[in-house]
Amino acid sequence: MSINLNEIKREFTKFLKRKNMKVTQSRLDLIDLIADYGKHFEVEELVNWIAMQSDKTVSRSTIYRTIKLLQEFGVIKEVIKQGSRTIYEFVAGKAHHDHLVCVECGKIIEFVNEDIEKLQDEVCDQYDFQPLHHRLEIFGICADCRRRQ
Amino acid sequence: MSINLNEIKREFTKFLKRKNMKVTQSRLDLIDLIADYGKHFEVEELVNWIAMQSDKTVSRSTIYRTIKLLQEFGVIKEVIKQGSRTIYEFVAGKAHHDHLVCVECGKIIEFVNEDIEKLQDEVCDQYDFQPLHHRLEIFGICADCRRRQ
DNA sequence: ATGAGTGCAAAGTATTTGCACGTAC
DNA sequence: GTACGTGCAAATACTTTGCACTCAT
Repeated sequence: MSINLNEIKREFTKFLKRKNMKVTQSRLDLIDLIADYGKHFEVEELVNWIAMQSDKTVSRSTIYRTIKLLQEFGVIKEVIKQGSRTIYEFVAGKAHHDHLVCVECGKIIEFVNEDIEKLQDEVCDQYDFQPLHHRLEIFGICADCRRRQ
Repeated sequence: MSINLNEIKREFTKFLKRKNMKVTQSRLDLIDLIADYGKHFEVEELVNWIAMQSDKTVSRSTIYRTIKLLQEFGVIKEVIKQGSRTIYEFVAGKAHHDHLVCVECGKIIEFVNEDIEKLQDEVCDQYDFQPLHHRLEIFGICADCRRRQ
């Protein structure tokens, strides 16, 4: 998957200008860092990984602040909420999908199912409800973990 | 809906005995209290409501501890996770359902859709994934709030 | 130049836990 | 009687915020 990071940063720049916000190094760097990290992440995990990378630095506070902006901009989503954990995903250039979460090993499997999406829209119509976003998490045990048992 | 609370408490008693746990007043009272409360709840909300009720008392710690047991027993579910909020529901005697959550007013609309459930099972089969439970939250704006705007 | 952004440490939330006392068995 | 449960206050985990300094415009 070769999403164009420069393109995303260019659009994010426009987004920030539209909001009269500044285009800072940290904000642009974080896009690179999250894209480099390349998988679902929790904030703590990302903070540690960035510390090890050591070339670029973004503080925990800025990460929290910027993640909110990136969610509003639409390239990051809170995809799993489990107990006190929040797992984010960089979704730029990806089709909408939902997740299977293994409660044994934590593995996250993405799946796309247009029929489920369509049915959700029907439900919303039925209740005259305007959907903004949704999250479907299916918790269970993956094939590997079942085999292991 | 006239679910039989005594029946539930009787079953919960068996459940506790099976686990070699004690059948305490707090544990049984909490079932009554949550059923009396009669709607989706957050822990803080329940704590305050119980304090006002004043006839029965269950501490916050015990509520947290007992909610876990009741989830395992199957009569309570964590139905909405939004930011740092966790909203629980007493689901005893109710068919499985999912939720529409209004991001303006916080209203929660329950819906049942067997087709979505079926499709989820198909997805799980496809990935050889054994589902244990799931949560589908659709966030958006309800009819009332749209009219108000 | 100026105000918004950043990093830090402190403050907030939500939840969990250690411990002394109480209660189910 | 004994071990588990409870309530309290302290601890923890995650996230937000006040403030002094820095940087984008």
